[in-house]
Order: sequence, then C-alpha cells, then structure tokens
Amino acid sequence: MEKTVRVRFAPSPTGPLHIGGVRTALYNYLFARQHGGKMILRIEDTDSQRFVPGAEEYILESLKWCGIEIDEGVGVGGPHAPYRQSERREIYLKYALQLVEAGWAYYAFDSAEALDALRKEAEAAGRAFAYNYEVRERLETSLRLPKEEVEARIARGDQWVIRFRMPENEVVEMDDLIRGHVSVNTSTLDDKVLYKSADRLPTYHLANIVDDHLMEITHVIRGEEWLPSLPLHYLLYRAFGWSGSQPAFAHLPLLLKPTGGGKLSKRDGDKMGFPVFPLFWRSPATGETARGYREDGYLPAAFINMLALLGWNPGTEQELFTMEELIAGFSLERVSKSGARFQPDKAKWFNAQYMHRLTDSELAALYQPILRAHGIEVSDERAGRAAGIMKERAAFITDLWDLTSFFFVAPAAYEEKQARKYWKGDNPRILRELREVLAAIDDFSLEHTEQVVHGWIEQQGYGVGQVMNTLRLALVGAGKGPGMYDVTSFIGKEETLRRIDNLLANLTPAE
RNA sequence: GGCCCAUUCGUCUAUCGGUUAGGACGCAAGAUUUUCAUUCUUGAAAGAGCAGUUCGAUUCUGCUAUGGGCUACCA
Repeated sequence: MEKTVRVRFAPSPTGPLHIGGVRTALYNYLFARQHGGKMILRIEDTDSQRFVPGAEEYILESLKWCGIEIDEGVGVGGPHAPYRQSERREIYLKYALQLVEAGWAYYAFDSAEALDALRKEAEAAGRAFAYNYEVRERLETSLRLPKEEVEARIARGDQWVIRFRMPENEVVEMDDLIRGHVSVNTSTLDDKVLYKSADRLPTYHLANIVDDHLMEITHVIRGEEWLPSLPLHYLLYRAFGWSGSQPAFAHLPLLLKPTGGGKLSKRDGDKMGFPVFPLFWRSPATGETARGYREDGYLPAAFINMLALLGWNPGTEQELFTMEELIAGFSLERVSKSGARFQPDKAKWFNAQYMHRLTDSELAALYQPILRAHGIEVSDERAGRAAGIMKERAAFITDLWDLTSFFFVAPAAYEEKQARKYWKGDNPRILRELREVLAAIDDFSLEHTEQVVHGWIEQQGYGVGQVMNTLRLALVGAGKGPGMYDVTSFIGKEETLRRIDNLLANLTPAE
C-alpha cells in the first residue's frame, strides 16, 4: 500500500505572493488532490528581519480566491501544529544540537564584520570566499577552539551560529522527478548556517528538513531556485538518519519576465503593464500599491487555467481546463524543464474565453458591484442581460461598463466620428420618420421591432446601414455596440423615443 | 569567478530515432457584419552552432555558445 501523499506549500511572509508562488501552490495542490493526499500550508517566517505584517493574510486570501484548498496548516490547524515556524523555535534548536553532537555540525563565532572582511579580501585576490573545509579550522569555530572556550563563550552570551560540516570531495547523487538524475561534488559546497543564536531561529535549510520530516511530507514540489541546495538537503536527511523516509523532490522551472532576462520578480508588474500578484497589495511599510488579477477583472478559473499551462501541458491539444480536469490530468512528468515566460496576451485570451462562457446570472453577480459604483441600481436580471449581450466583446469583467453603459444611461455626448458620418444629409429626416414608425409599435420585443422596422426600411428603399447607424448615434452615441434591436428592446419604447428626441433637439447636423 | 540547470516558430508548447516538425497566443490577409467586436478560413513563422553514434537524428553523446538559477547569520 502506497504511503498517503502529503505535500506542502511553504511560503515566506516577506510580502505578497507573486504568480510564480501561486503556480507552485497550484502544482502542489493538483498533485495532492490527484493522489487523494493532503495539502499542507506552512509559513516559513524564520527571517525576523524581512517579516512583513499582512503578508500571511494575503497568502491565505490569495489561495482562497484561486480555489486552492488547504487541508492542514496555518489557518486550518492539524495534527502537526503549529505550522508557523516562528512558533516552533524549540524544536529546531534540539535538532541543531543533535547534529553538533553527532559531529555533523559545529559552532561558529565569527562576526558578520569578520566574514565580510574575508569576502572582500578574497574578492580582491580574484577568488570567491567559501566557508568550507579549507577554512573552518582556522576560523572562530568549535572545531578549533577548546571545548571550555566554546562553553565559556556561549555562557557569556556571545553570539554564535551552528554550521553544517559539509563533507569534502564526496559526490552526492540525487534524483529529481522533473530533471532526472543530478550529481554534485560536496567540495564545491559550503558550510551553511543552520541556526542562529541572535534570534533563536533556524535558517531555511534546517527548518525545512526538520519540518518536512516531522510533518511526514512525501513530495517536495518547489521552485528551481532550490536545486542548488538539494545536496545539502540530502546530506541533512542523512545526518539525521532519515534518508529512508526522505521525500521525493520536484524542482519546477521558473517563471520569467515577458521581456529581457531574469526570473519574474515583484517589481516587474507595474512596469510591464500587467499584475504579478493575484490580489491588490498595499505595502504597510511604504504605502506602495500593486495591482492584482482579481481587481483587474480576471476570473480566478481563467487565471488558474493560464498558470497551470505555464510549464505543464497535458500532451493533448486541450487548452481549457476546469480545476477538476487539471487535477485529473496533471503529472509532474509533463512539467517542462525550462523556464516559461509569462505572457500577458495569453492571459487576456484565457480570461476572454471564460468570460464568454459565463451565464447571465454569473455575470450579474460579478457586474453588479461595478454598476453600483457607477450609481446604477438595477435588477440582477437587467444587469445580467446587458452583460450577457456584450460578453463576447469583453476580455475582463472590468471591460463591461464601457461596453454596456448605454443600456443604462443615455448618451451624454455624441462621438464625433459617428456624428460626422451619419448626422448629415437625409439622415435627420429619416430619423424623424423612424421615430414615428417606432412610436406606432406596441410590441417592442426584439423580433417584432426588427420585423416592422426592416419592413419599413425596405419599403422606403433606404439603406439598412444608413438608418441603423443613425439610430445608433441617437441611442448609443457612438459607433459601437450590439445589434440595434438589442438596444431598443432593452431600453424600451419610451427611452428609445426620448433618446431620438434628444439627438434631434441637441445636435446640429453637418451640412 | 565557481557550481548546477536549461536551449523547437516572437511567446507557451507537442514530438519519447524515420512526421509535409503539430497546436495555441500574438501578427497578416480574406470572409461574415447595421457599428464595434465576435466568429470562421487562410498565411507567414522554429529544431543555437559544431562534431560524433546510427542506414537515418529535433530526439542519444560530447564540446562551444546563449539563457537562467545559486553562490547571505534571505527564503
């Protein structure tokens, strides 16, 4: 019997989650659901310097908006609580000490200034400084200092860190579910800090391995930026004697900027003209704001669909997927190895596809807040019908107002181009005639109005385009919009006649 | 600089040694249309380079180039 799959999404609350993080969470979620496993949310707040208030709430709200459900962890609890690393301090110290006792780690007392100086010195000599087997016995470490001295320093309250004692010249053989086999010689690695006395917190590496073990994580699915520290993690599992229950690893390709090089970062969004965050964000420290997909009018299902396909594909030509379909079809084997450039245009296309598929009542629910913001109070039925008529031209919910405002308010001005083209010659006279034709109609339904008006146009020998566009000028005020009978039937006879009268009274024809 | 990863149309990608190298976004043209759109049809557009393995390489191997990641008492 297979072990129950347990995956985790473990963000650091150092700011808003960006779309790369959302995709990592999504792949974890899809994998967990597909295998009937558990999705755990762990908050990795071991960097007290970079903690940002509100970031954790932002992460929770983002995942919720995306439809990524958490089974266990921060916000929902679970058998391995607490799930916030800052609340697990005591656990990590115990394990760090265990490593020191076993000879896999040691104390180091070097000051940040001393290390800085060493780095600069090496740099000046054209080399890179590495805290490793070559230097650790010459530095302020428990490997060189007598035991009493080490104890005295600790007792005295000197600051210390615990570093991993990276073996020399050993090849670590690793497996990655996406990349295959990878091997690295430990001599190219350094002695990473595992625990720091200053804030009594572990660094990522220690906290991560200890928690993944304690929380019985079976698959670690994370960004490619972690691949270089995979050998360290393998060695940590070995040092703890946990190699047998070590999780499988999958390192996801990075999300790249749309132009230029580099991975997508938090700064890119507003510069590139598209959001990099799922939700609107305001920095509590600087007051700076950043746009979000939600506020920009994206549908969460479209956003997720687009993100899922950025780095994964089903091997078929299907492009539109519900969350259930993604869960059924996802596989780590079909995740690509190279970085994917995020494409604003494609994101827009996905959203448009989802917009087109919305029912009138779904549209109404999404559109009502926007209507109210414009001071329009209408029934859900009217809101949904207007949005439904125009949805095929909309890529975003936020496009709807420009597309449908004429259904609710008479034109306040007439677009110059349309007026110049149609408000001239015989058209004003024809419009007066059309007004009388319309005034005589009792059944103002789309079909009936169309039948009567078209019959009249034909009988008079007028051009359909000429008449309709003049009417469009009166009712919409611009050269856009749906078929004119959609407009007349929606606004009704009284309003139709009023808008015609408005045009007749207020705009002097050209010529 | 060192280590690791990657490399098919502009972009996201399919191909698991033999294909006219397929699809999607975007772009262009045409059709449709009472406007704006939508929609439909068509088109342009790719195997980084060089060796090798092989009857045969986009696919396997090596080198080079390019891109990216990491190289913190950050994650």
